[in-house]
Amino acid sequence: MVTYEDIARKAKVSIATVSHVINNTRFVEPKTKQRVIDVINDLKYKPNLLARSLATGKTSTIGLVISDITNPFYPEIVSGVEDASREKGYSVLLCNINYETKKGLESIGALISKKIDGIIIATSQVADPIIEEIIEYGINYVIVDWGDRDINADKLTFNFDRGIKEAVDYLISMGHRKIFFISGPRDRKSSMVRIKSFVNAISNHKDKDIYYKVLEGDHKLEGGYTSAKEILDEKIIPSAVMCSNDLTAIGAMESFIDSGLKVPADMSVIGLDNIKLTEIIIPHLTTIMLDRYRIGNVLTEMLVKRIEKKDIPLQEVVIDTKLVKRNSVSRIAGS
Amino acid sequence: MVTYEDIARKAKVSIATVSHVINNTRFVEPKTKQRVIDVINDLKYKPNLLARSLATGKTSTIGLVISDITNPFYPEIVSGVEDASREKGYSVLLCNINYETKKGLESIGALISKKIDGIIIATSQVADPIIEEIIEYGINYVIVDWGDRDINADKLTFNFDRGIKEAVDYLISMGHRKIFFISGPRDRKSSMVRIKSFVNAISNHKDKDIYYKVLEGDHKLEGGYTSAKEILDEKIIPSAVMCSNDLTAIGAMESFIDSGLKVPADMSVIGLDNIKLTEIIIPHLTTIMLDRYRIGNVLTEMLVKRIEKKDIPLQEVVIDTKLVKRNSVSRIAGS
DNA sequence: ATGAAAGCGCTAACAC
DNA sequence: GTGTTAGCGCTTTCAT
Repeated sequence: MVTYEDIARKAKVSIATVSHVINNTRFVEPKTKQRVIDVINDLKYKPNLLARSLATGKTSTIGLVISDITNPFYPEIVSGVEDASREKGYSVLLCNINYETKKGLESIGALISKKIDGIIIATSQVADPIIEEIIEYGINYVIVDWGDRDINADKLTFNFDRGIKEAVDYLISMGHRKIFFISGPRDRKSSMVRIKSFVNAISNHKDKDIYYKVLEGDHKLEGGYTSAKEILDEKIIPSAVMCSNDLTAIGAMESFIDSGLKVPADMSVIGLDNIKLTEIIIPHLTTIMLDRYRIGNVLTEMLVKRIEKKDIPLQEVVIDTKLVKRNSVSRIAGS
Repeated sequence: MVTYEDIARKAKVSIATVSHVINNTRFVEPKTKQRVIDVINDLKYKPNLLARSLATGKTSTIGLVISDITNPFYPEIVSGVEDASREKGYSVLLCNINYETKKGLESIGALISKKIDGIIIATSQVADPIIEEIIEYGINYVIVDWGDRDINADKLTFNFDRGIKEAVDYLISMGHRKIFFISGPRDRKSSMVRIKSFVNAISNHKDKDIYYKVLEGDHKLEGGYTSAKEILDEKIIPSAVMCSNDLTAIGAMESFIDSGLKVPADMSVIGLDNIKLTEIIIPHLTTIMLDRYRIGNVLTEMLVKRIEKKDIPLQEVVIDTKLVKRNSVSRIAGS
């Protein structure tokens, strides 16, 4: 391994000078500078960032904590974080905590010990102990607030109202009057937020005699599937079903199809998230877009700002949602 | 930040002793040891891995180079690598190089500078300069060999023969006699390997008068879609189509459906990879499984072995493939 | 315009 | 059984 010492010796300058030409941190006689640069190239020198970090207290590395990279929701976030990080000169240490607090705590511990400059918490559920740990060590962090916490930190939140309203308005404009909603687990505030947006959006149409109902799913395929079955057992069967996320919507769609219904002819379905899958399955799912690549980007930018200028005020970015029309909604005959 | 010095002072021992109780690296009087441990807990000491790494030359971090986390092929590999790494005490630095050699070279450079202990190269195409860079710096690495390189390194390879043979045999047993294959880009050896397996498998059935043909796709949805269209324009239309990967198969399925065929009633389709999507789309795709979580696991284990016992002989693990029967293949009437 | 040297937090050889 | 100290490769203050 070649070090400053090697360079210094060969270029006949001091170690300090080597450091300064590498970092451009004080004036160096052009001739000397060139000599040093030549030697550096000659020796194919690669800086030892460990040593640099130890000396400066900066690692140019951020930790990204997610629940499960295997969940189609996350890859694009990761991609957004990765790209933005690279651009800003940071690397990213990935932590899949898989919904396990213990694993999460360990991972966070490892991140802290590795002296990362900051952490992005993009999991859907982070146990409080994890946050406390981070705060206790005074690590810079940004967090995705799914509507379920009231934390005093740089955060990214969502405006579900807009997308959900667009979806409801769209269904109603297509003649739908019986609209059900399959939510996520009711014990999560993040689910409640979306339910509220749905109910609100419906209540804008009091004049139209809308019939609606909210069922509880689990934000997975299975929950969508079984909730859809339940829907078909209701006395009043809706003509459209909105879902709290795409996986639920896809599960519901499968269920309807298995029950012999045609989507969208007999039953319209709308999802939320706009995961890639929605463009692949047939029919292509109409859904509410959450721009996850952008989420990754924004999170990274917020974090980097926090890292590089400690004392800026608390940041909050709200990400808008909007309806993406595809093929899973049909017009009610005669409307 | 609390350091050995703080602990040493408070526990009234030397920093060497602190180090030794932390690392269990020489005998320490139980009483003294306990005192040190107490102080450590008291102060909520967290080791500074930067300093440790600088001193030991080991970072317990590995780099994972992939093409694109957004490609449904990769998340499970990442997950496998992550889990195995955590278990072995390593963290993983993720590098999405997005098929760009330049980006890849930069990322590798960053990894080297960060003094990672080893690199897993799991991209489908790595430009040679990247490999050369790694070799030049003497970094430990393992690589996925898609059949397109003849490299002298720890590597993971695949036995496509087995899965593809199972698929062909299965189709033939279901009465299919006209079977087409949509390959990946023909200029990639990795595509040719699979074509060869297909042709081989077919040639085991010389007695049965099989008609087959190989078309070129691009390993993406689009290629599958257009190739399928071309197939329907052929003079002799097959009853089954095998594809070089799942995305191609799904594209082909969509294409057939758009053309008014029923899958599998009118056309059977088999994919390869077994990405999650295959269980979600309707019909569920019969496919050849590549166990990607396991791939991630195995890669990590190989790398860690290499890191921890430098001078073991070259390792090669071959991953088997096998047919997973789902709903996209039907029996030919009267067979 | 450049050099010498202390120090970042830790490990490990050497000494007692 | 424990302490002292010289590094690991870099940054940065203080001199000159």
